Amino acid sequence: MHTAALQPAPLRFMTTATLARTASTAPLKTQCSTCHLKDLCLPCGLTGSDVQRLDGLMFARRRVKEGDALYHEGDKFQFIYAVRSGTFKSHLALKDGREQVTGFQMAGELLGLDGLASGKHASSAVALEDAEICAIPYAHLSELAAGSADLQHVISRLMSREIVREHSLMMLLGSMNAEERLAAFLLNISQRMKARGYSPTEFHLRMSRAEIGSYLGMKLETVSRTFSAFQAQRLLEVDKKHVRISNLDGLTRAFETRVQ
Amino acid sequence: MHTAALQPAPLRFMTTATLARTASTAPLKTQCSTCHLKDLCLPCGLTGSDVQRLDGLMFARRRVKEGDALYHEGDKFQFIYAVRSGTFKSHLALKDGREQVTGFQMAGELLGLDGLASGKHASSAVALEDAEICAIPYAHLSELAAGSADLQHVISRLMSREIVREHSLMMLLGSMNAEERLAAFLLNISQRMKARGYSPTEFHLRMSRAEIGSYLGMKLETVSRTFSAFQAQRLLEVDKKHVRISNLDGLTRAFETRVQ
DNA sequence: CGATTCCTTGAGGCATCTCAAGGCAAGTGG
DNA sequence: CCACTTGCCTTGAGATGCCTCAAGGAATCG
Repeated sequence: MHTAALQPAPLRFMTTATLARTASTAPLKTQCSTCHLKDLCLPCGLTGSDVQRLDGLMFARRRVKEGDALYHEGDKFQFIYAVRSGTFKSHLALKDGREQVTGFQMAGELLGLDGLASGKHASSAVALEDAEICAIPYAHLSELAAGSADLQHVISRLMSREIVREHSLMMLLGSMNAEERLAAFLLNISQRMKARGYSPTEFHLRMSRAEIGSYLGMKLETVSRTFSAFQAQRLLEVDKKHVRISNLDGLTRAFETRVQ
Repeated sequence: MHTAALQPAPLRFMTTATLARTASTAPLKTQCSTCHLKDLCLPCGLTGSDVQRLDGLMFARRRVKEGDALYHEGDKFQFIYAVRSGTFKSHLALKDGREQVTGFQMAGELLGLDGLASGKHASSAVALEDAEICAIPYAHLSELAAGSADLQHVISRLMSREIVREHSLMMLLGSMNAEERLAAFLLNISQRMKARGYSPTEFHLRMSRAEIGSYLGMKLETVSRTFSAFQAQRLLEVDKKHVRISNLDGLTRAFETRVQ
């Protein structure tokens, strides 16, 4: 019912038949300067001349079908990916099958920065719905950054942002209870929806209860019960994956129960 | 008794009186090329010519006394810090007083990379024992990196490494039980001691039970009980902060109970 | 030598997990 | 079009791992 709320207007430059999902290079290339995500994505904060230089790279665009992986843990690191549309989850696997979701990525967000450390991706990225990404060849980007202190700084800042994001997730996992965790999660989604021009109070979650649970360090049953508890408290209305926040302040207070 | 094991040979280039703790610049400067930590620290992976260029920056050295902060959450970001000796903890505070320790840093490790995102430090760093650091002015480093793709790459790799480190901490906080968490923590310390040329099986912890607990997302009593449980299982011997791992394989198995 | 800090251990409580059952929606094959 | 499967979500009931509260010991410090 509200699926449109989560996703930017679909891009129809190519037909589904054009491109096999495994293709590493897409027939169509993309320029940052004309991209509708330029204020959220890589070029954010760059001046006109630097964006023009980015355009020189002409990033390959690629479709990823729901359930397919953009890359797997251990894959050779070659690209950084920018989400154009759709939602991804990043996750690590333990040998016994346990998995930890380390993040959810929406349009304009970057994927794959963890691969730089060792030259291999440290996590896997899977599309939670049909998606489209820009594949940014790291070697080229790096070359380009050598000539621009600004671009260099933007890249560093994006990596630092990832570090800060993980800090708060650690705070969440380390010292919050179930209600605080879910409230923090929903408020975060809400903010990111708002930044993308969608309603911050009504949206469609693309991830399952189990994925939310893994991300928040709780079992799927607890996620479900906590949703029900919020609903009973009249903080929100849930119907499966559709969420409407009816009391944003109340939810913020639930998040700050102990944070104050 | 084994305090020496954790700390590199003390550096005695200046007396304690030389330098007030709050001084932001130290009278003595340091060069990477002659530093005994060059294989662990910033210059790791750089060629001779790049290291020589780093030398041009002449990093200010600074002492930090036990319990003193190197920087606080919210401080303006100007420097990246390299630990020369001693141990630090990084932590965030919640308004209600809860704190989350986000990491412990040993000689050769970097501090402050989280400040790049917003220009303000997102966490505080406190010395767990008298320590010495190099203050690396980010603006200068950044300038220097503009002329060297290699240096740039090294910085990016260090940031990526931080991201990967936090990934595994998330795994730990999100899906491991108390024994697995403490085992993972001790094995990590063990490896870092080994990398610094110290015994990987016998060392002195610089952090309190409460700090370990915050880092691992458990209460200090649980940390203490888990230490006692490991001791009962003959995996290690603990006496307050002194730890001797008597069965490294067994401890590894405790870590992999479910990881396999 | 009292004050303080940190660690250990015990006992009981509780938040979350585990196990289990059932509902709903979408997909599939006859 | 219907029976069946499958995946996902919800809810209940009981189990349990960790937390909370409390007391006491050991080391450090002024």
